[in-house]
Amino acid sequence: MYTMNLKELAAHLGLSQTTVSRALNGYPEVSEQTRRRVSAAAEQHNYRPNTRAKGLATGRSMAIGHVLPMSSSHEMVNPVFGDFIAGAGETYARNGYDMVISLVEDGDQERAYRDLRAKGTVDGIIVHGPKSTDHRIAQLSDLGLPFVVHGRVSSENAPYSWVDVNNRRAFHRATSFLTDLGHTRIALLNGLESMDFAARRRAGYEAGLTDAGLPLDLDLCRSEEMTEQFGYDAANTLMDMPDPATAFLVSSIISAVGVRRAVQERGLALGRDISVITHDDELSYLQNGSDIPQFTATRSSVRYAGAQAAQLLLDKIRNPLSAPMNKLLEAQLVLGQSTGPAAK
Amino acid sequence: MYTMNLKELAAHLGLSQTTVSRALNGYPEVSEQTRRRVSAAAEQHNYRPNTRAKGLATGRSMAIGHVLPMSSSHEMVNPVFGDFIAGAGETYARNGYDMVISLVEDGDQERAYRDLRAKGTVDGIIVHGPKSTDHRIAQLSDLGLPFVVHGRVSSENAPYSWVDVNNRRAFHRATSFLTDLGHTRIALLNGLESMDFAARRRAGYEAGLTDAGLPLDLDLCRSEEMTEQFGYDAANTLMDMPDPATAFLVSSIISAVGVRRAVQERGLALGRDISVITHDDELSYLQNGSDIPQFTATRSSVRYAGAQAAQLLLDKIRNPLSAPMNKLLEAQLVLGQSTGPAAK
DNA sequence: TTGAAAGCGGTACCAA
DNA sequence: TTGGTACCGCTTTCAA
Repeated sequence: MYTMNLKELAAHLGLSQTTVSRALNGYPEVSEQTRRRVSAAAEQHNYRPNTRAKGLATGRSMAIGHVLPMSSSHEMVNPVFGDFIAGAGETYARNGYDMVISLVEDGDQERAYRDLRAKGTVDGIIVHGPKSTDHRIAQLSDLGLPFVVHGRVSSENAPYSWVDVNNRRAFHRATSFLTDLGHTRIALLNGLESMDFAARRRAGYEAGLTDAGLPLDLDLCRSEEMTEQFGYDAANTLMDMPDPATAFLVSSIISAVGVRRAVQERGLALGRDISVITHDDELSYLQNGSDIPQFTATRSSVRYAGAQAAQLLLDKIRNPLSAPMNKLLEAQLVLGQSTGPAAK
Repeated sequence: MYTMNLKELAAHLGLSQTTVSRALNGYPEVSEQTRRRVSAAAEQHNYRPNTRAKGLATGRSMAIGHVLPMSSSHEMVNPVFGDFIAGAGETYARNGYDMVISLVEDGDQERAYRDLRAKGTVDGIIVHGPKSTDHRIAQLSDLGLPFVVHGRVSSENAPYSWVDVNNRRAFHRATSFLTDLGHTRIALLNGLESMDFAARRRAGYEAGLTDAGLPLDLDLCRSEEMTEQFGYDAANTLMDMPDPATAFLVSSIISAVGVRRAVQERGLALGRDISVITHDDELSYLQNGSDIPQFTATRSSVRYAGAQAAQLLLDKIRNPLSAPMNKLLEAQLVLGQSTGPAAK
């Protein structure tokens, strides 16, 4: 299929490239009549300006990069990533931006960002999978590329833009919910605690225990990659303890599947013998105290977080001098069936 | 942070842009000594050629587009998409390609492909979420953009490249497995059957029933977006029938979670009273009869499918005249706990 | 209101 | 083996 470029379109119209370009880009000095002629011809011939040429001339690439550390891709790619991307993607599409995904080895992070900058591939970056201590923030700051973090970096003091769910509060609440029911042996099946989100969940869990005057028992805390197998194995171990867990706080719905399987295999009943609370971002992102009308039709509101982060970044790109902005989204827990601990 | 361009690098070296460019791109006519000088300087100053400029000059964009229909994003984005992308992404990274994701409204598909072509954003496309009848294949073929489909389009007669899992055989096998156990009331909880993969699964299911001399009971077949809620509701309905289902064949692990919940709430035991077989691409992609060494360390082998599709596309781009190539990957079922139907 | 021409940052042909 | 230069497709000053 044939595609026309500006030069050909201009020749076809008997106008200069300049005029055609101006007409198409909405410059005021073009006469209304000319503009109409040009628009019609462009429409008819299906003209689309070449992105690379336009970018070269303007210095902008009209693309946003999403950089995913591969090592944490197990945590990130599934299932949160897909929905986050979906939300961000809609926002980009509405604003004429492309979305570029880069999978990067953990060791190559620095180089990856520098390359992206030097090659001019993108106008801004969304940072995924931040760790509690993460030097990428500092690096990106002096690279001069606008960026927004999905999540936070606890070690970072300098201000930067992020969008995050309130993981600490969510797990604090969940823990209190269980202690209020009378549970004293509450297990935490967490993600890798080098990841910032997992560390915050852990902190919330500990705060909940403290509130109830319960001691922190490290034997009840597991931190691993959140697979179904992990949930299954950990649940078995924790139910075999001399003083076994009566409730599970599980960081991922996938691991919760494993936990449920282990519980069921023992002939125990969820919500009667054992309580399980699952937190998973996929099901838990909600806007601060209000509705999220633009996403009610979609399955998951992680999309909302993606859209928020994308919008924040586009704003930053348009106004680079504005102060860093943050969004802390409240989480909603999937409480499932839960009662007090079974009588011994 | 400052970034050098070719002109500056050449000036810095006292050479022409031409020579520097040649040295960096491995042209043979450059003296070994010059090449070393140039490489060292480039390395030292962290020079990276500007992608847009390079693309404009060469006519290639060194980027691959993944086009996701939004309407089927519920089916696609989670959880298959993330892993597929991960596999493809690694392949692109190794070959110096970028990956561009486009979310496209269902109605705008035609326009989206034309735009991608006209804007010159990408050198090739991966098509996601094909329907049984899907005109995108024909359209892409005469657009002249190389493409590979993840899945197949049953309505299409002309040859085209695709990578797919053998959905029909997987569901045929699963059904036979259950009929061999003595089940006669096997429910099928399928995805939307306008999607090609779902239609193939349905066909496999029907073939399995036929093999066992069982009639097709449409009351036992459900086809919806594969959410947990769908699994839960459908399972309840099907267990309430006068002649209830004794086994469930579930198209998605997410819906299977809902089914298990429904079963458990009735005090029934999975694998004793009720059999559930889950098929989910996330867990089921495997290479034809051999090993997949490059992915054994990763959680899921959908990545493998992504990598295969990406490689196929890159090959096509390098050799546009080669014939269409296909890969049919065998699926592995997650059989879970399964016995014959419970005695009434 | 329109157009000519100089870039943007590379590649590649043709000469030297 | 190296360099000069036209060109990729578009934007943007400057002049008309």
